[in-house]
Amino acid sequence: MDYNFREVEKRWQQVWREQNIYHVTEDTSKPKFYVLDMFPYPSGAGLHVGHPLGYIASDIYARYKRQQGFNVLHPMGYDAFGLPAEQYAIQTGQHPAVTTRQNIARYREQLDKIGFSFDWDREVRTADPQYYKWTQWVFIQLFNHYYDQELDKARPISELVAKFAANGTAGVHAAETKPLEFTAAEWNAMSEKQQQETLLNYRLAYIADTWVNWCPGLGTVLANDEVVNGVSERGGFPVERKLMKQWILRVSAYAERLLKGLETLEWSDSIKEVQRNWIGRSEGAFIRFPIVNNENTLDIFTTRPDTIFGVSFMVLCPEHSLIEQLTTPDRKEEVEKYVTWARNRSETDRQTEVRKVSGVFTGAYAVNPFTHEQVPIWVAEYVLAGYGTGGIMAVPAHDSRDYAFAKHFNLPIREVIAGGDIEKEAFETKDGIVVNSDFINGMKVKEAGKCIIEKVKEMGIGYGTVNYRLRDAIFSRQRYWGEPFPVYYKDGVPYMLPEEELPLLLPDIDEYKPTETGEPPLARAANWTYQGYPMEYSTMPGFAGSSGYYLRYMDPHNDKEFLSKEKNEYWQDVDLYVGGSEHATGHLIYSRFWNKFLFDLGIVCKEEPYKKLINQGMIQGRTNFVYRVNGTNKFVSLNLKGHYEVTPIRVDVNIVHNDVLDIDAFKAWRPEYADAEFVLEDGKYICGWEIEKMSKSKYNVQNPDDLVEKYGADTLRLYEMFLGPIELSKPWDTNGIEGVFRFMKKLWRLYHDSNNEFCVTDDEPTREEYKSLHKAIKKVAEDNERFSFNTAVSTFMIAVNELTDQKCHKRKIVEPMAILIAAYAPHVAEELWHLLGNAGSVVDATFPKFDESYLVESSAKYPISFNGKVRLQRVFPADMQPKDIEAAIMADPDVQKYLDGKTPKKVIVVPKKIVNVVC
RNA sequence: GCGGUUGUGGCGGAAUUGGUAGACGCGCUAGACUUAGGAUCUAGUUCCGAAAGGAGUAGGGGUUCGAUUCCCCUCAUCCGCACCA
Repeated sequence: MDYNFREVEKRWQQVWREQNIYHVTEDTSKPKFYVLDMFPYPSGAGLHVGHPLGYIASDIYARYKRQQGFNVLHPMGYDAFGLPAEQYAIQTGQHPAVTTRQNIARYREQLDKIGFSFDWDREVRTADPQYYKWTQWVFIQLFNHYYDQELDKARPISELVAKFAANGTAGVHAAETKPLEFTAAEWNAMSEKQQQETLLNYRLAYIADTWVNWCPGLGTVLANDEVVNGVSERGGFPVERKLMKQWILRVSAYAERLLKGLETLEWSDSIKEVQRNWIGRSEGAFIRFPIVNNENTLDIFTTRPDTIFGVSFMVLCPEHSLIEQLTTPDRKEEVEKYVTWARNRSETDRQTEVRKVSGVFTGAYAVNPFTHEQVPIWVAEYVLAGYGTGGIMAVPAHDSRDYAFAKHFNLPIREVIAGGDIEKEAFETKDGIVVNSDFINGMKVKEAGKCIIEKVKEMGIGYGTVNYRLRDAIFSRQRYWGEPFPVYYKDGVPYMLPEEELPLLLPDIDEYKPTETGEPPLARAANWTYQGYPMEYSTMPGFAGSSGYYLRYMDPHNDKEFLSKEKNEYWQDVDLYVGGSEHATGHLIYSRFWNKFLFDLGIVCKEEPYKKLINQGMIQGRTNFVYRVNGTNKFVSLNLKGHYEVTPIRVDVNIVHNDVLDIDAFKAWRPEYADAEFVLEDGKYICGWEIEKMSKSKYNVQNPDDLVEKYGADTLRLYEMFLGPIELSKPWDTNGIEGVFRFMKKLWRLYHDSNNEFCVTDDEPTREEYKSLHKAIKKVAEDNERFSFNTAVSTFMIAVNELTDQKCHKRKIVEPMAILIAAYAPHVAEELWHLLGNAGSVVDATFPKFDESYLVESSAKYPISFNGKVRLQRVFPADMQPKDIEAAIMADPDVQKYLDGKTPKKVIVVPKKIVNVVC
């Protein structure tokens, strides 16, 4: 074997490690560039070929930027807290820290084999106390701040306390859980406990009773983005709704800034759109409806104030606090039954029966402030507690949900926008003319809406407002393996531990389950108190540790502060962030929120954390199938299966080559196939195939370790890039890797003779050889800039093919080629660099300069088309002017023949491309 | 239902601002060297056709001298959201 990748890769990986070659420090003489991967959760299964895809891409880009003279920060770490390790702990009693450490060691081993340029001195692990100290610290800051809507930023809660003491709530515009009003005198008269409880209404981290997604299977609550199709994202357990006291982050205070900030980011449109939808901004009106024989008002949010004359009933969500006092005695039993039923329904049931109409009449009536008409108040599941006020005005004529409800319960449907057929369906269009609506008749929808908002303001019963779908994030998890809250309770209200007490270490406990009384696992810890006061039993969710990790990489060993000012000012923000799009509504929102908050505090200098985002696609598996004839142990080849009744069976991809089954391996694979019989075609057994998710149970998993062992890390890196555009999902096809491997061998042979001796001459390269080189430099630079790594790999192949044809082994070509390929295949590039007698590492080499003069052609070939159809080709000097080309072509006898004496209408000359003669 | 992505040979894909569609790789065919080949090398490989030639980038229409590329409609695909008032 001439290209001994095992030896080459092992040698250089060792040198890199020993010389700590990828370590970076702040260097003000160079511009900085920050390339970040989403750090992995180290699962027990290890990596499959899909995981490194993004890491390889970011590594290539990081190396490329370094070659361009940037000081590149390229760190890696682990998102180490999480459910799987804890579930494992519950089953085995093994401390999650132990399993996590083992998994991390395995990940590290696998990552090291691929030759990444990570600066491991900066590694962070979210489960390390030195790291989570700062997660706890940020939480304390969130607790100690509120959101000032006039300054549009977070401010210390002490400022709010001063305002309350001076003027009460007058003049305060703060993000709040529910609207409160009190005077300075009332505030000052409050007890400490009352004041603390009041402040929770404003703090950016607060504790409150809230309806949560409770997952009994995991014994914890989950955030909205952790619930997928009504079941938990991790483990797939059913989720119910439950009213619980929880820590919550006031993410909603930042809704507008999170939305606006998207415009400044170089992210894909699709992921920005997902975030826009998740934030869900809608403009409308808040309106108070009086209630008959009741002091309270029924408050609603609507995006269609223009339809207020069409209101024929009101609806409350089953969780609404007014239900109890509104319900008339005769309706009480029925309402209670409905409310209990609706509140206890699981998320899955709710979602699968979305279109099923249900509801109950409370017996109470509200008054339409414009028509003075009394309209019935209903309770129905289709109104959600978490959005707006939890109550709506129903306009069945112009809202399909209200329409379905009205039809079902036979409630009146009144048309107020002309143009639809309300006998058939709701007319929801937002442009139309208002009818049956008193003073807004004849107006357009938009205009009428504005008019109603003005009017309700005048009447003192409402105002125009903006509502967001984005909810505050529930921040408690009733689990063990997470950051403990630095919180203790005095008189039932929460207080923060002094910052000097951080990190608050996760205590050891005997079992990782909830207590018998249903308390979270931390309740098992001995002396879980602070100065005799009980401490919080919940821990923080997964996104706590991952929300600010990119900042900690800038200054990972600082134990005095979260992040020093100078380090942050040097590294600023992430220039390129690479990771999966599945984090669009979780991590990527929370992280932006976290960063904006720290920006408000002056701790970070950039408002947005991730300037450019690349979402790598998934690598799917390619599953192979064999076809067993039903009721027999006989297997029939793909193209003959039509003649039999067969059952497709998945077969291990490792015993199939180019869809041809290795029959002996198959017989040995499972005892039941030992005496299998086969119906072959052309003497071979051809397997069928399908593209599926890569998973163990489908026998289609490709392990990167095996591939590195068989082909080497450089080949794996090149092939993963070669598969296709980084952002697209694409199937893994192991056969294709042979092509890249062939290329590597060819590259090696280009500079080694038949005795495997390095042979490179100092001869001056020919013009043609320079041309091959500079073509490659130009193309690879362009491809790198636009993250088109697959085409860059093709470019290498073309260049090596051309140079092989020219039998070129000249130093002046080999050396730049080695630098060019160093970002993609660092080991072989390093080897070449040293064989050429260079000192240091190819890592510090400068990306070769491209010289245009080698690409200038002396002549250009022009296809000549007549009415768009190419008929002739002519060659002209490359610098010939279009006008002269036109004249030369018109004088050409063959062209004259085509024109047959006629004068062309138009002649279009596209320099160096084409000449189009329009007849 | 709403929003977004993608659609090119047997397969993965290329064509960067509209300019000779199918680069590069896999697979396949033939040949060379070989005891052998899942090694290496050479040639061929979009489809129809013996050829000349014709058709062709999911389908239909449009703009243009010229469209894979721009615009409109339809279909398929994958993803996200989903009673958000």
